[in-house]
Amino acid sequence: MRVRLKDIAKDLNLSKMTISKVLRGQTDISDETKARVLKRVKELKYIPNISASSLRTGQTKTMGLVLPSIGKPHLSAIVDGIRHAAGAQGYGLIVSPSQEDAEYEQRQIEVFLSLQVDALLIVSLQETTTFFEQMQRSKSIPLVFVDHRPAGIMQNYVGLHDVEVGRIACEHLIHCACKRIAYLRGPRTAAADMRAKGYRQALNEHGLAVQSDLVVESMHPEESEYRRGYEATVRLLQRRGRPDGVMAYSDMMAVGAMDAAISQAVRIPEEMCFVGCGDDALLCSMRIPLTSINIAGRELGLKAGQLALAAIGGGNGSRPQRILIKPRLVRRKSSDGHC
Amino acid sequence: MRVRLKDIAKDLNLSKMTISKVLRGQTDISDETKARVLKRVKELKYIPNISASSLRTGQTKTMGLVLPSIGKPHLSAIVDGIRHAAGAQGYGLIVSPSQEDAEYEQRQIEVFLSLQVDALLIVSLQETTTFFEQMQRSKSIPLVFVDHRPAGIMQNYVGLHDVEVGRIACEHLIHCACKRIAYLRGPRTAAADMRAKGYRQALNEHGLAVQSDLVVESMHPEESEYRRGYEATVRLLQRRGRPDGVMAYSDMMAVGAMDAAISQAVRIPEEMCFVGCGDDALLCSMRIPLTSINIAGRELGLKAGQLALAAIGGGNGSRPQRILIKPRLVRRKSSDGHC
DNA sequence: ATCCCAACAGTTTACGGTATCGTTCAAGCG
DNA sequence: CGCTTGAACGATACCGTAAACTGTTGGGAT
Repeated sequence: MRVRLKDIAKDLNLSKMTISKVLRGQTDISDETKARVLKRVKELKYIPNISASSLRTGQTKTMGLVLPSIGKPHLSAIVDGIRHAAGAQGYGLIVSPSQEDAEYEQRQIEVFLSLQVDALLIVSLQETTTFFEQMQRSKSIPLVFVDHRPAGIMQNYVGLHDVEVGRIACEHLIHCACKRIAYLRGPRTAAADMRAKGYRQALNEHGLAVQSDLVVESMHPEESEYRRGYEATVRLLQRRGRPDGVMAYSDMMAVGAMDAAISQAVRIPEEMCFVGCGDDALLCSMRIPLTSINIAGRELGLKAGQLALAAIGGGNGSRPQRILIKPRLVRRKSSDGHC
Repeated sequence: MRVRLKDIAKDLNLSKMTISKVLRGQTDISDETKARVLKRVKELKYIPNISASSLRTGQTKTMGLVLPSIGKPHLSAIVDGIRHAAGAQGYGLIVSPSQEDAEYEQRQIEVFLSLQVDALLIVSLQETTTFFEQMQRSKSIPLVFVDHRPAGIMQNYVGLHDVEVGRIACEHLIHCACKRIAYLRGPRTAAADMRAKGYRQALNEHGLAVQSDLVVESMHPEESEYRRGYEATVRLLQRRGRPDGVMAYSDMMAVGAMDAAISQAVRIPEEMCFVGCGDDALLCSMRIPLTSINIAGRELGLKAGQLALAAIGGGNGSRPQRILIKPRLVRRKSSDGHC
């Protein structure tokens, strides 16, 4: 059987209340008793029972994070940030993958609610929002959306400044002397739209025309990102006016695009420049290191965690916010030909 | 405030005991009352408080999984398998990344213990085992090691049959008519040793000599796997007797190795065949699809989950086991030249 | 000497759910 | 008609912890 407060108390001839007080740092215990207790607690490897504590206090000092998959590298940094924010305040973090399944996502959220987590962070791919809206209204616990924002959710969101992503990528290509810049837009999401907006803004600001035929969408959404980038680029290269710069929605698409160009004997970066997004550590060490938009995932997670903690803390300066993280360009060989 | 049993009871003029019984499927409640309760429970969106339940029953119907990182794609399938096993028995699963940090790993385990999970599954990169041994001895809750096995831990382990991995990869290259087969061994782990063993076995069985200079270790362990595969292969190609087959510890190393060969104008698979390990979905769609050893991650997770559940269940046919999953070869272009 | 108040420790009660046993009441039986 | 029986539901105690309160010292101020 596990060690309980009572056991330690009996062992030291104290009441369990005294042990509890020591462990929670109450001040009305003599230093000597404190030391004795702490020593025995360590010896017996006492681990507090959060269930019991939570029952009494209504708090578990634990936050829950639901994310679509544990296989995505860029989520790792975000989780790290959240964990760091949580740890700094003595909070634990537990995670649950939803396997990109809406129904399962709901079940996981319920598991977390059953476990009485103090706040819920959600990276959701869902576009339907009724479930979340209900939760927000019921005000059971703070809800923070991370990285992805279901349509309709405007508050308690920490994500990427997608307009800036589009603008920075495009601006960089313009500085690389690219005149015809293509945008391989990814999924049909609000984020991709925002980036398209930044892309157009950058073109406009530099007096370049926006040519809608250079914004290409994938034909086969079920294909891998690599394939989709590859095929889209093959199509671009078959047309008359070849692009001389390509920005892709993701790194994987950019790599596919580069391989397509290489297969057509296009020289990179002399004839064509490429910019990805995500700054995936795996990909930057490939043959032609890819210029990419770095998403400060750790910072993103940190802010999200802090937002959640502030919301737990209550009203004191914690009204619903919307935080957008500014991206950062990382120059590599795929675009530094004519910079 | 959250809905409690008491609220539902008051609402229906019943005692909370009755509600509890209905929800746990006790039989001494009339069908009519049952229906009334269930209806109201759904309407009020009652979510049980596991904390309270666990306090009384000693169970949370929840398992905890600690893994080094959430960024590794191959862990995704494993988690999915565990979750499936858990779900089938009405168990929840919560996950926690340790960020490959031993100290943090311990803290996460303690968080799980505080939350009173019924079993703990661990994917640990740690080689030191004292902490785990202590836990196993103290017999607080079942402990199952998944995918990686800390040295010294022999029981309750579900992992990959690494000897088979080495053998199958090597045998395949032999069938591809390769005569000089190199093994790019990865980290200095027991797993890499086991694969080397399988590699030697396969060579012996087919009457090929084991040449120790064809088993190469990385010079720069801090580099990315891609780079390490690349550089190791460059070195191999500089020697007199070039290998005509290469098996790598991981897919990423294999891709690096292939790129090195390509950069030296070696034709793949005509002049040189490559086999990776992991069967990463991202990589199989690259220019030269990579033959790889598929690890049935989902099955692995499933077995691990079942093992944990059996251990929770108690003595009935659940003594400590050691389960090794057989790998499977997936042939692709990187090796099908002379098959 | 008396009172008061730190400083310290113990008691009581409550959290939300569940195991166990008890109660009620109508039906069935000899 | 008294008794048993059993279905349907309720009362109580308890799980491990914590808040709020109650005691018990002993020492300094009055």
